[in-house]
Amino acid sequence: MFRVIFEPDRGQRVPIRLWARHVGPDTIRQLQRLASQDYVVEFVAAMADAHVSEGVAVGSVFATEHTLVPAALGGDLGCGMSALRIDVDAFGLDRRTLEIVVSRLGRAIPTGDATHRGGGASRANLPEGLLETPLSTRSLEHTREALLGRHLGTLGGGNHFLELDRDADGGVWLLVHSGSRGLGGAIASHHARAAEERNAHGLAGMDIRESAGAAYWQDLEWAIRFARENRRALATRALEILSDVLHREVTAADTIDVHHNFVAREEWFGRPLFVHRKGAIAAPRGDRALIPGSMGTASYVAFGLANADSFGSCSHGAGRVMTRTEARRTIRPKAFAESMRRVVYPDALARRLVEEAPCVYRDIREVLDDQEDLLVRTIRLEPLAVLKG
DNA sequence: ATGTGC
Repeated sequence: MFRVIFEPDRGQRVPIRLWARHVGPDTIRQLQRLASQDYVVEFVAAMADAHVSEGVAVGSVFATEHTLVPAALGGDLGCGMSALRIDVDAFGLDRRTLEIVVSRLGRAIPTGDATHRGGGASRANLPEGLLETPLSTRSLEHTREALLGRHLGTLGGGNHFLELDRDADGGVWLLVHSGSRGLGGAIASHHARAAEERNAHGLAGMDIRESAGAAYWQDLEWAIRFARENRRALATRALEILSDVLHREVTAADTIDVHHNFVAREEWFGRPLFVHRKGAIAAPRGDRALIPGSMGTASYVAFGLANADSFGSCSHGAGRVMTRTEARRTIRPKAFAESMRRVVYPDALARRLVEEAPCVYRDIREVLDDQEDLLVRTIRLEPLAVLKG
């Protein structure tokens, strides 16, 4: 359930609904700033994993009638998660096999800044139409021409990852967290600049009925599509490697894919709205949602409840509780290894991986408890092996 | 998040 903050004397126009039990003062300030913009309607919702970010807090959901807000989405347009139920039995995956899989994935899939050294997909097998759909400027089309082949099929850095998980029945799942890479970033920054030029204040909006707003919508839709194709390319590559290691063709029986950095046209309270979600997912009724924990703790498949209280949204993950700097300073290598003892990961990267240690995230069960009115958990996924970006 | 950016 949520609690409400509404202080109109501080300029707030709509109430803030908070699903998180712990929220820092700087996160509240960001939510209040958002709730003071003239384009927001109904309310601003902060999901159970809300935390401070650049401009707008991660975990923010808000809606407008005809305004798009580039600065409210961040750079990684269309970032999200895929989960593929694959036809592999967890009992057949011993630790040694998982180590081979992780090492092969690490060599085959460009992670972090490896994109700069030449990347993922070859030009020949780009998905249909991805290069042909127009973008709003020649400059962006040039950037796409140069980067598309390089960026498709690359993982990226930070909290992006590939993971193998098992469910309670011994079924194995492939999880992918990635987005629209540098190309999405180029689109995002182009429109953030355009919005600022037209409107001096911080969280500048663009009207969809004007050309600049319509251009952003067109490019945003493309970036979101590209991000999904990128996750698909990563998953395809991972399945090829699994097939190779297991000496048989591994296929996906079932795929879930959710964005958590996007704008969607949806109808709420009897009117069409542009729902902005930054680090939040849509949880439509009966449809499956996907909520990762951390690389050492469980992730969950859930059913959305389409609760109008949050514009039918829920949290996109567990939410950080510790900064990367803090993690590097305070987490001892031994404690890190202990918290990851059940999961296979590239040992050589342990020093860098502490930034993503299980203890830098909130307990996913608590985060799910905080939003029981938004979703129903159905499948618990235990991590077996992880490759971080 | 980011071929990070003045």
